[in-house]
This record gives sequence, C-alpha cells and structure tokens, in this order.
Amino acid sequence: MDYKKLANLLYPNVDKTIDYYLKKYPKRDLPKGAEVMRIAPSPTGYLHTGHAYSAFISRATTRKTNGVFYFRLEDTDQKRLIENAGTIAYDMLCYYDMKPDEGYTGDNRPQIGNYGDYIQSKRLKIYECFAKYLVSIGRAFPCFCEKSENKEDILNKRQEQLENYGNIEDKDVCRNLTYEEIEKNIKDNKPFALKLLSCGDSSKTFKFHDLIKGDREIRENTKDVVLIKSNKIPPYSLAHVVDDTLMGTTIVVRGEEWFPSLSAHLEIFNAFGFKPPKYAHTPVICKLDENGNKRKLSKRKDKEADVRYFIEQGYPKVAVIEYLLNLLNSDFEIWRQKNPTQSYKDFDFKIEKIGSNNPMFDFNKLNDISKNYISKLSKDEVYSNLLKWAESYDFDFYNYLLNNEEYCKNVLNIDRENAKPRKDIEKWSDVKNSFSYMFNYNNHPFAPNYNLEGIDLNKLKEVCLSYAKIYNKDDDKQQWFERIKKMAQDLNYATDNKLYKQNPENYKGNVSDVCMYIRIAITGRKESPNLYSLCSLLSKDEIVKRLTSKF
RNA sequence: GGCCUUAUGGUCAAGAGGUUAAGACGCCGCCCUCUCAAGGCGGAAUCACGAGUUCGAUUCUCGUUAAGGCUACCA
Repeated sequence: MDYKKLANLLYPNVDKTIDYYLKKYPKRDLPKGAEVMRIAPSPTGYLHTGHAYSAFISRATTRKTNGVFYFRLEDTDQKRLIENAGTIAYDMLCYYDMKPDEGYTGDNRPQIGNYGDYIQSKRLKIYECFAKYLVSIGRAFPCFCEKSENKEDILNKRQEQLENYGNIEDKDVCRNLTYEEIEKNIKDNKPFALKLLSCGDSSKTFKFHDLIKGDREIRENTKDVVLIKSNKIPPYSLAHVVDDTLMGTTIVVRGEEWFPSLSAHLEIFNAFGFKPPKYAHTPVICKLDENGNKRKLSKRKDKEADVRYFIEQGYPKVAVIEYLLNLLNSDFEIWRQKNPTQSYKDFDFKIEKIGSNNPMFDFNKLNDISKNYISKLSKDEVYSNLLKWAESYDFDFYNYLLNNEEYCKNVLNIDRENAKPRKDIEKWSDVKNSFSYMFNYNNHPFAPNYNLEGIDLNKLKEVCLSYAKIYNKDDDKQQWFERIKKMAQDLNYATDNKLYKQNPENYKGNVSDVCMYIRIAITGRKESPNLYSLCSLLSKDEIVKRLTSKF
C-alpha cells in the first residue's frame, strides 16, 4: 500500500506538515527543573471536586518548580457540552487559589499564552495534520463501519460479542481494506473514523514509571483506538498526545481511571516518535453509598462533588484546600500543627507522597479543619468573610450585618482573639443560626419553637423575675457572677457544688441551674457562649425585657 | 468474560523483615467549668483471608476474597 497516496486521498486539504506545528510551538524557555502541567476539564458539568483535587497537584508542583500551569478546554464531546461550564471551571480555580498562568480563561474572554489555541474544538486543523502524518507512515487507517449512537447500544453490542465469541476483538476489520476499496468508499462520500494501526503484542510488557504508582510493568497496547471520529473531531487519545506535545506538558496528572488506556496513549506517542510526558495517576475521591460500598463521588448524587457546594455552605476556601491537601499529603497536618500561622503554600508538597488508595470524603475532617481555621481569624476577618458570603447567600442577613457592623463584630468576637478561641463556627452558614438570639431576637422572648419540656416553669419564672430586679449593667465579670450567687443563695440555691452534691435535697438547685434559667430567657437555649459576654453586648432594657416579657 | 488498580481502627493514614503498630478526625469517659464549644488527661477500636520464603511476615512472593476502574467514534 502506498501510504502517502492514501494520506492524500483521506486528507486532501491538509497543506501543513507536522514539522510546521512543531516549529511553531518551540520548546519552552524555563528554569531547570520547571514542570509544565495543565488542567484539562471537559465542559460537560461544573468543576468536580476531583478536578480541584488534581488541579491542586499541578498548581502546587508548578509553583514549587517555577513552571507553568495552564488551562486547556477539552470540548471534543459535542453531545455533552454544557453552556458556561468552562467559564465556571476557570472561575472556581481562581477562587480556590489555583489560577492558571496560561491558557483558556473563560468563554468570550481572551486566552493567555503562546501555545494556543487552548480550546480543542478550535484545533481541528492541527489534529487533522497529525492524523494525516500517521496515515502517511502506515500507522493509521480509515474505518467505515457504522458507529453506535448511544452508550446503551455499545454496551449491548459488547455483551453480545462476549456471549458469542468469549472476548472482544481489538484489531479492527477495516485495517485490511485495500486502497481501491477505500477509494471507492471515499468517492461514495462514506464517513470514516481514523484508527490507530496498533503494532502491539499483548504477550509483551514494558517497564513504566508513574510518579504516584511507582514502577510498573505494562502490557503492550493491541487496540486500534480511534484517532479521529467520523465527525472530524478527535477523541481524548489523539488530542492528548498532540496537545501535550505541542504545549510542552512535562507531567500529566489524571485520575486512575485512565491507567488502563495509558498503553494506547504511549503507542501513539511512539508512532509519532514523540517523547511522552511523565504521568501521575491519582486516586479518586469516593464516598460510602447507602449499601456500604465505596464509590466515586458522583455529580448526580453527591452535593459535595461540586466545588460550588462548599462556597454556598460558606466553608472558607483555605479550609477546603487544606482538606484536599491533607488527603494528598497526609503529613500536611503534622506540618500544620508545627506551623499554625503559615500559609499552606509554604508546605513542601510532594507528588510522590500521594497515597495510592481511593480516599473517602469525610465531612467530619473538613469541619474540623474549617472550625480551627475560622477560630484563628480576627473579628474583622470573620466579619468581612461572613459579609461576603451573606451577600450572595443570605441577603437579609447581609443587610443586617452591614447596618450593625460594630455590634456584629462584637458578637463575633466573643471568646475570640485569645489563646483558646471558641471553635463553634464550621462554616459561614452556621453563624446566623448559632447567634440568632443576638442578631434577631426582638419578637421572641423565647426563641421560636423552644422546647421547655423538662424545665420547671415556676423556678424559671422566679429566677428570671428576681434577676431582672437586680441586674446591673455596670458589673464587671466577677461582680456579675457574685450578684448571681447572692441571688441564688436568697432563693435557696446552692453556690458550692460540693455542698450541693452532698445534700441536693436541701436546695432548689445549684447556681448552675440559676444560670441555666437566665440563659434560657436571654438566649432561648440551654447552651451558649459565656453569659456575661452576651449580656454585656445587650442593653439593660433588652435584658430586662427578655427576662420578664414571658411572664 | 478479559485486563488494570487497591486492601493497616468507623474515616484519613505513618510505618518497617523483629515497633508497646505513630498521628489526626470521629466516638466514649474523667477533669475544668454558669451551660456549650474549647482546653487538659485517659479509653475503646486496625494490619482482609490462605499458603510459601524466613529463626521470625502486618511488611517479601503466590493464590483467594472483596471493592473500584477500564474493556465507547465519553472524558
């Protein structure tokens, strides 16, 4: 077969050679050891938590090595495109401190960098040229078989093949077509897919080093994978090889689900004579499903699969990043303990430290990281973060915060900015609820739906009414408590816990019960931060009103 | 069916041919305390199973099992 002739028959309009493109995108001039890495999502949905997870690896590694982190949009699956998904993905990356240095920046926004176009659907001419080259050296052939239109058909066909033949044939029948047969099909305007003519032998293996998985022995590829679909668009396999070569990618980070097709990708690199990049196949974030089985985080079922969920809930971005980082390099948290005030960016992130089994998403851990992070913020930082969150997700609360800035900051500062700060805020959406008695109590002498079951209403009334008479706004913390103790004694409550425990029947209760009644009246709850702190932020009128209006 | 990957407490995990098998989250208890949170102290809980190599295996090898993935003109 005359392959050059075949190449011209299949791609008569390609006028460039691959050398043209290889020269057009020369080797990058970067410092020694610099890595070039990319995030290459397909815009078929929002940015998945797993994308953020692997993007972090690339961002951290390129930051560490003074390399380049770029964004390429893999929009080759025309059927599943979702509008704006690419833009959202870019914006999410920026939000989470992973702004790319180069590439796509959103739909209708300018691209950055000299290795574009960074949108695959705009690179079809390039792919065609590379495809033609493979035909011309006898490593690709056209396949005129009818394609299956949907996944179900494909799965059925596969099942049928399994049942009838016991295995699935890799080598495609069309690889044996003669030039004349092909020519006739082309003249008849039959659409074709271009496939790799695999030279692999499945009984042979070769050595391969993965940055995460380590040294592996891999079976040679035997599958005639599709290089150009019949709609002229390449699937991932060819686009990956061509783009990562032209764009100078040095490390490809991708999910472990790609590992089985690695062998085919390497054969394509090999067919071109290109040196493949290094690879890091990452574990996949999972969760426990209803049946107790591990499964991949699913965008349809799991809210935490969408990075926007964490923003809506008001998790600080650093908390989310540190959680993912903790999953990636588990020694991070030891470093964090030793370096409580440093940025996570100062942590020496190592790709090879990434574990190789699939972690489960753990909200307990995220919440813990988040509440620790928030507890270290100053009241001004808390206020501004909360305000920003509320602006998008709770506008009433936003207005309240804006109009009562000083007061709100004081509330947020209760037990903050000291050695043992309170750690009861996990995310911004918690704040309004946990401090509702401070923010919006006006019409509720007792918080809405407060359950007074088990509370002695007579005692509650007695304590509240007598405390309302003696409350003094000018007391300092000690005087405040002394006054309560005095009142407790007068009402026959114990003020010494040991005495009380010895003879509880001699008392109506302990001074802690007195505080409980006051707390219920002031906050509508049995638990709250330090009562003195709360009272000192409320006016005397407000306190008296809360103590008395119920009765 | 074939192929690939993984297996240390409930979760994230360190670890090495000989360890009392780190640490963190969660859980439980005690202390502190006006309650809660925090903090302090303590506790329960792990090397999937079976062979082999070895003086010795959770660690190395081989099987088994389980879970996940791929086997698409999806990425």
